[in-house]
Amino acid sequence: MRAFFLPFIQDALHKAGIETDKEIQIDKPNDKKFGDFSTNIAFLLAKEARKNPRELATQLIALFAFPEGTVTKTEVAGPGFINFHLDPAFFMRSAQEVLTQGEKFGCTDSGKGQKAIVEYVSANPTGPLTIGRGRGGVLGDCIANLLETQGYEVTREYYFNDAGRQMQILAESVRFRYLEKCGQAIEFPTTHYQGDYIGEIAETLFIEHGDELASTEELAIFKESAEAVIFSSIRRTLERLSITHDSFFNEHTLYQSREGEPSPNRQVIDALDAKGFIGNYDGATWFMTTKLGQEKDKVLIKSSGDPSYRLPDIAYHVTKFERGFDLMVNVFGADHIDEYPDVLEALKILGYDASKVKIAINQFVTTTVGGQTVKMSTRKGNADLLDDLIDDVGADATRLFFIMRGKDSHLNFDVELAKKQSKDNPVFYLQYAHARICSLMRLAEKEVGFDEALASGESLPLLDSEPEIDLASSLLDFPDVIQSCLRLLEPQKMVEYLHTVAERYHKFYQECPILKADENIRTARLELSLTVRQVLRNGFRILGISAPESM
RNA sequence: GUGCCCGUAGCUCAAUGGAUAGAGCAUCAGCCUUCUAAGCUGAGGGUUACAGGUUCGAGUCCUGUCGGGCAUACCA
Repeated sequence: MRAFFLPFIQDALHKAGIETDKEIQIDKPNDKKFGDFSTNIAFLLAKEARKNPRELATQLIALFAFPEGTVTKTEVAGPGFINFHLDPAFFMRSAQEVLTQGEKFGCTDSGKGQKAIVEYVSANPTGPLTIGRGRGGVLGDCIANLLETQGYEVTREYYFNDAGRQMQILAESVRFRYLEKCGQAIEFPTTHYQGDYIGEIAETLFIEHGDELASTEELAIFKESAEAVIFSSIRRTLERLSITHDSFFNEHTLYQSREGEPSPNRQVIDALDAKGFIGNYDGATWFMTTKLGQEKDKVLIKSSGDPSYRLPDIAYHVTKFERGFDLMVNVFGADHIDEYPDVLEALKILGYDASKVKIAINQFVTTTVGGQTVKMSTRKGNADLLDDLIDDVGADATRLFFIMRGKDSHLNFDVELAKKQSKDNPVFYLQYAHARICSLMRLAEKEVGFDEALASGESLPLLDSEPEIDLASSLLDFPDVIQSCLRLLEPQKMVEYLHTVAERYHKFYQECPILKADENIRTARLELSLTVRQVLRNGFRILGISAPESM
């Protein structure tokens, strides 16, 4: 609907001789007496037009040239708002679009021809996925879905490292547990991975090999089997949540030179050096961030000769630019918050357009069981597992709860609420609306021979009651909501929006008889129901939750 | 100490610098001989942590204070 107003507003500004590159805001007032839509351009442009806002607004409303049957009234209100009142029939005619466009409703081609990469999860294979990781995973998946609706060619990538120090510790952890199985008395180090899964991997090795590995100092087999088991467990968990990746990028490849070229890591060092941002002291190689006003330089290559994580991080992002992505979204948890400014600074120094990189940081998750808060912790054996949560509340609830709060807010995951089968539980509330429509359609086909495949939406303009207009009006917001989610990298807006749609449908259903109405109205109300179902489906698809036909 | 996030109804959370700060839960009062009551309607509930500032207008932006979280490694 916002797209409808823009050209008319621009046209009026043009006639008034006002040129501006300021963004034109079109709002939905929360009070109906202020119309269906409003704009504040008179405030924004008053200064350059050398008029007071009310005066400018009055001038502008005389210049709007809306077609017949769309805007019925335009008025100046308060200190200078311009309010638009729409013809109810216009909502209904517009709602036909939803049926015509079907699953394309809400899509645009604004990202067509552009390549986007969304990086998410990116957990190293040192243990099963924790609940905290799940939030970022769902967030990333939804952002990727959103980008796809705009025509971007999206790559979903998982960045991992199976070669570093943590993997070494993992291998040693498995070996210690294995030696225990072999009957040796081991004092298991507190620095190592405590989780039960270590013992299970060791058990498998013991069953397969007996104690023949006990004498070897070689860690490779412990590492490889641990990695294989853990990675497949991670992927299985993600699959349960419909989180997928197109590409798994191994950090280790950044250490390797190929075709006579230095390794990507080396190239980053050399390029930064050429720009004068590399220092060598204390036996290490430093990224001289002090030159950028930071308090300390950052180590890129440790005195041991190994790169610190920052160097491959930078090199990794360079590969994203080299691979030709126009938009790069990184999703990670708040514990990595210190990591990205250095990466962005380095990219800028190397001459890349860092504004193409967007960061979505999600805050942590706590779970509440019976009113008791349990804080999640990582790198300890007691971290709560994502798999257990999915077992407990199901995939749909897990996904929806992860994104129904703003990513910047700490998430309080109420496990008991997620299991509840009533309107208190937002998952059920949304899905019930969909199932209710499906049930209605089955009945309509049986009792009055309604064929939904033939529904064109042509009868919709017959509807004019308040619940019907409100419903149609909210359906038309869907494309705007997608844009808003993308601008903020925040799928939460979609959850709230769908809740409103479901709420208005339930109200309509309560107040307007459908199958009992006269034939014309009946058809129109069935068509409206189909329209709602389409929007719910399109929204569910972005959020990655299922659309049950009956409950 | 420093950096980032958060502080809004009893609880969980909304509100691209816009008009009287909104939902849901919980509480209270109503609606099923009628298409799914897994639903709907209504009521009460607020000094937006605190103090200043910026402007036509501040929950939102700036400064400071208080409280909570995360990070402050030659770990990732």
